[in-house]
Amino acid sequence: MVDERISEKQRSILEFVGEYIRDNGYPPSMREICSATDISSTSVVSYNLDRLEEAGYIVRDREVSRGLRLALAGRSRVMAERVVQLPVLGRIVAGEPVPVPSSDFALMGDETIELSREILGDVDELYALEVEGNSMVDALVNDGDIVIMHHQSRVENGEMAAVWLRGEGEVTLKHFYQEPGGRIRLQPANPTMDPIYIDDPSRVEVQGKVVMVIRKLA
Amino acid sequence: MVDERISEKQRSILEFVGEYIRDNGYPPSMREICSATDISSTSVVSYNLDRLEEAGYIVRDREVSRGLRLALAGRSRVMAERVVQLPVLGRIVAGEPVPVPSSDFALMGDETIELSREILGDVDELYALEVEGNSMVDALVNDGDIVIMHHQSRVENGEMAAVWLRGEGEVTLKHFYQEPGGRIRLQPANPTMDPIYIDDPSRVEVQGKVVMVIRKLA
DNA sequence: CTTGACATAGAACGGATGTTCTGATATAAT
DNA sequence: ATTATATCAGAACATCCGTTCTATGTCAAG
Repeated sequence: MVDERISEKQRSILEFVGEYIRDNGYPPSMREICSATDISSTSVVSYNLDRLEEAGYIVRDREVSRGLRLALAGRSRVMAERVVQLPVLGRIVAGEPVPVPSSDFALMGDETIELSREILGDVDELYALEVEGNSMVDALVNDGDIVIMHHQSRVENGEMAAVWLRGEGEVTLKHFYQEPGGRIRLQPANPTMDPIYIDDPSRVEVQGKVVMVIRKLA
Repeated sequence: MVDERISEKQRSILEFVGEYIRDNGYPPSMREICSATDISSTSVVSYNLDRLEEAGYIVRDREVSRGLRLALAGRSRVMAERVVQLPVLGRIVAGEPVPVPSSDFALMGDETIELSREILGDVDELYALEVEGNSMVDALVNDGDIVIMHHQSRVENGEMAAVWLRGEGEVTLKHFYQEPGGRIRLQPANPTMDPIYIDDPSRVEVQGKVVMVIRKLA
């Protein structure tokens, strides 16, 4: 996904770019990076900016003066942003597995949703899905809702997860309970509905954890 | 402090600059502003940017490519703030009327919730309520959820509203329909549940419109 | 030692960019 | 009509900027 290993020089470049953007509102030119980081040639800056882009920290718009901006990884490394952009990877539909986030988030950037860090916490590697259809009502989720997911294949007891039921060929959002004896209990969020019990754990596959549900009505 | 009076052309320039910065992370060049706003000369752009700077909307760094940024006045005019603080006025419990926002929101500010403007839209005068109890499940709202409300006593047909049923002594969240003949239909958000019909309109009192529902599970 | 991958220096090139100057148009006040 | 002010159009210009090419240095692998 993102190569954390960057050289000292690249780190100082990244920091300077972050500070510069914060102070001036626009990115620095390569020659400004030169003098700020004691690099003697623009070609060296260009080279290291390429490395930083490969590592996923910045995005370059070539042939454009000052055409660089911090990518998500770079932003979170340099400055704590108040808002977080999450990619909307697709729709969650009953009968289909949940889309899995591709190796790099940034490139997917088709549609995004913006949330404040305060409400979201410090979690990283999140993505959003739009719910299609009414098959999730037992999870108090409706058509058009947006669920914020954290991709993971194991969840703690009681957490709400997107689970893939092999037998049913269906994805649902349920509270996940690993009960003594290997049995799995899937508890709907709607307290008026009854849980589902599954004796064979291999029949259920956790595709991600639900972190938040958002319903826009305006 | 700031001269609000700017020409139509200057307004469109300001808007484009705001959008461009939001989309690309760096400001546009004067020629890009040219083609975007149907201006045929960079000198005209330069001229109007000077006017915008005089008016306090932007700050120019001359002799620097793409050396402009939105000043505070420009930011609040174009993109407003990116995050909005909403007051959490209290809890919504079945059997009690919804707390009414006092004349000034800010002073109540005990607890607040932070949302990005992008997801919220431009609406103003919003407040948040935390849902207590399971009496709202028919609105796909659960214990602990947060509803963003807009205080208003009338809603359009089909909008989700917090309605106070005098007879029942109860507040519920329902889709509100004024049907021909004066009858009112309250439709649960959960499509598997049946609507409630009320013949006497004076028995229902709209306390606010539901703009968003947020469920945090992390 | 040689090789190759990686990183750096320096300079030159072409395109992009902001500035400036001249001239034109429009509108309102005198 | 004349003047003043504000705005716009076009072109020329110097500079800024990213790219590219060549040469150099470093360091580990063979």
